[in-house]
Amino acid sequence: MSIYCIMGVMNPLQTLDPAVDASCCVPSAKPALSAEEAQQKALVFKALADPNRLRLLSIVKGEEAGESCVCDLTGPLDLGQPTVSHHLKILVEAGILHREKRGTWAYYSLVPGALDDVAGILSAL
Amino acid sequence: MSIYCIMGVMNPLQTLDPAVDASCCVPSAKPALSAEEAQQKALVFKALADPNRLRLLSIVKGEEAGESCVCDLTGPLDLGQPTVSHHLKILVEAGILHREKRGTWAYYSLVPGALDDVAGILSAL
DNA sequence: GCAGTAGATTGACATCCGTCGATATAGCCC
DNA sequence: GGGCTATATCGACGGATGTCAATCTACTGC
Repeated sequence: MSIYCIMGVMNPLQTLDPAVDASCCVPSAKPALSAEEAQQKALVFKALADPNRLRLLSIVKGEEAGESCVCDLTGPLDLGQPTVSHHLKILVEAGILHREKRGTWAYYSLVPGALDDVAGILSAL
Repeated sequence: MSIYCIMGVMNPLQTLDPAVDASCCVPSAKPALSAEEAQQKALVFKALADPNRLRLLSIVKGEEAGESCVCDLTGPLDLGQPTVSHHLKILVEAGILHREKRGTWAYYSLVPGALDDVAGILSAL
């Protein structure tokens, strides 16, 4: 935790407090996953576990400029603007998307390496 | 689909019916993700979006024999046997775990390459 | 067959989550 | 300032999801 809570947002993609890993010195075969680690990692997958959020990611990723504003995202999905905003918030809180407000518009872009980090979680299970 | 439905189980990790991809011949920049594709891919992440299921995977993966029986899984988690059975079923239906019954016991093992396939979904978003 | 055991299934319940309409906030332009 | 637009937040509602106790199924061994 520590500094990652300053923004009032807990970012699941940040590495866990090393203290929980203090059961080190084990050959590496057994630690399994503590309840806390599991809950933390599950947050990222929860963010990915919705069809509409996957589509949002797909659209943002496919955008040549690397970013999309909300107005470009409400169209393709059959969802209202508040719902899209809600999904985007979840993706931002999961550390997958980055939000930048310029003037009246909000632009969303993929956090570099975020999806790779998720893949890393899988291989490190 | 085809043979994968013989068991009465739809395996989300199998590639989608190519028909949905028939909007080919697009340079490759735009297809985004159709609603059907998104729903299909979300199933796998739904299966991973629970702390206890992540712990189950972690335990099975860490087992030297490559498989665990249910009795080895109910202990570490603070869950009743029916609940563990329920979670295991979800992981099997997602194509991540394989179930083999030998005698009275049921052994669960990772489907080879399943987690890599999930990583592939991410990079192909 | 009978008792015992491992595991799956069912049904109920509480909680979580996706969605919407309504409203609030914030920036632009006249 | 006042109207306008883009986006976020709130409150409510219905459906999905995790959990458990109780029950069922299938195998083992006597």
